[in-house]
Amino acid sequence: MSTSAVRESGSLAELIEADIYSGALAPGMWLKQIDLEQRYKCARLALRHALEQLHSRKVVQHIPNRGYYVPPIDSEHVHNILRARALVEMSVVEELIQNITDESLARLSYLASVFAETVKTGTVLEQDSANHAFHRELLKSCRNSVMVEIIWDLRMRVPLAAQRASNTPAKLERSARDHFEMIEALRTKDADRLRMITERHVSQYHFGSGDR
Amino acid sequence: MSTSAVRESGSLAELIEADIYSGALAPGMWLKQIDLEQRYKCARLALRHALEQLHSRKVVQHIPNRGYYVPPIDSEHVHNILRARALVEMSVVEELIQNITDESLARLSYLASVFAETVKTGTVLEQDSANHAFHRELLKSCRNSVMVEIIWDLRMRVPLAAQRASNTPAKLERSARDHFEMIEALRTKDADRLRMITERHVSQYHFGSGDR
DNA sequence: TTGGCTAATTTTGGCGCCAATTTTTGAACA
DNA sequence: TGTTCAAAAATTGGCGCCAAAATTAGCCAA
Repeated sequence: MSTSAVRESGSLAELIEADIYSGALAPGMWLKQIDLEQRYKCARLALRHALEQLHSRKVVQHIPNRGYYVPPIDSEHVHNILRARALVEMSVVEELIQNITDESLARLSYLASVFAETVKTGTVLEQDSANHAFHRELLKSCRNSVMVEIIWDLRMRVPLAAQRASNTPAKLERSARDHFEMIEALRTKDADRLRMITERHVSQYHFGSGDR
Repeated sequence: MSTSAVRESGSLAELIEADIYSGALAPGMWLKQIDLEQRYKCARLALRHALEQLHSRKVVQHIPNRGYYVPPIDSEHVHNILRARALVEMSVVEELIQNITDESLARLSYLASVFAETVKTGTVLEQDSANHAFHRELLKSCRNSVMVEIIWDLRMRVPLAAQRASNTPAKLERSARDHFEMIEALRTKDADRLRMITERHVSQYHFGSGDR
């Protein structure tokens, strides 16, 4: 179950970030350099560079002379991130509706059904991957690359485990249906409806009270 | 006119970032390590760490074996950043109106008049500093720290020189008046009006065609 | 057995050295 | 005089070594 050795595609920092997102490196875990060195089969220096990068982007936290660690889940912070995502994604709705093409709508329909299928049969990681594919296609219609960056950054800042903490099969199916509704709203160029679905779609992950 | 020596407050990376923002390190300029070492009176290694951090946050760009450099102004990118800022700042308008207190409104009035005064008599840096003070106070009423981070990040991603490229005294005075109008909209809890002013306030910096 | 103190081990992180690469300089040739 | 190629200088960036700090282990005393 080890993460792959160093593929040349994807820097070390990205590999670590992906493992934090997926939960392979769990929240709160200390990232001992000697362990990561073996896990990723990399040199000590490259590792330290990667950790510094991730630290500057707040993907990992750092205490001098103690080391780096995966940020513990702070449910208030997660709530803020999800709320920010909802607001930002709603902000680009108008542009999506303006720029969407028929070809893109066709691809979205396909990707939505792939996701719906994965919800039934796939693993959590496969579900997430299919979900990303749908939203990546969707965001292709947003010409403002800065907004797209912000949205993906916000997406990656909530580890999968935290997103799925309160996920029931029913919620997942609702997610799948949301995708089809989004496509319908895009087709009819109904901005208000798309905004509403978007808000609901993101906010469904909110959970109630905070442990920690 | 040299930047101060190493103050302990503010990491090296922040010092460099501030100099890039202010234009002391101009767009397109190569950041030779030997020069920065002297400028900031720092060790080589600390400098390299700072540059790596800034690179990972895209504050500087990097070509292996060639070095780091300040990103050239890309007016399309600047346009995207400003548009993103407008959208994101408009997204928090509702929350600002909900949370603003009378004390904060009083402080805003003071800071707005300070800015208005600075527009007449101060340097560009003083104007920018007064402007920041106003917006910092304004954003204190936004409880979502993630949104606040995004807004400040977007602010700092456009160097002052690029912002002020097309700035006339008339535009600056308009900015000063905008601040008072924003206070008025906050007082009357007029979200639509505040959104409108915000969009205008940010978009005024857009310039026409792109050199380079 | 338990609490606290000291020694040993582990881990992080900085510094100097050197190799790889690029840029500049200089000279030979058309 | 302009161009091309080669040698020299300068610059970046990686690696190993070692010191500072922290954690763990061990020991003594209550």
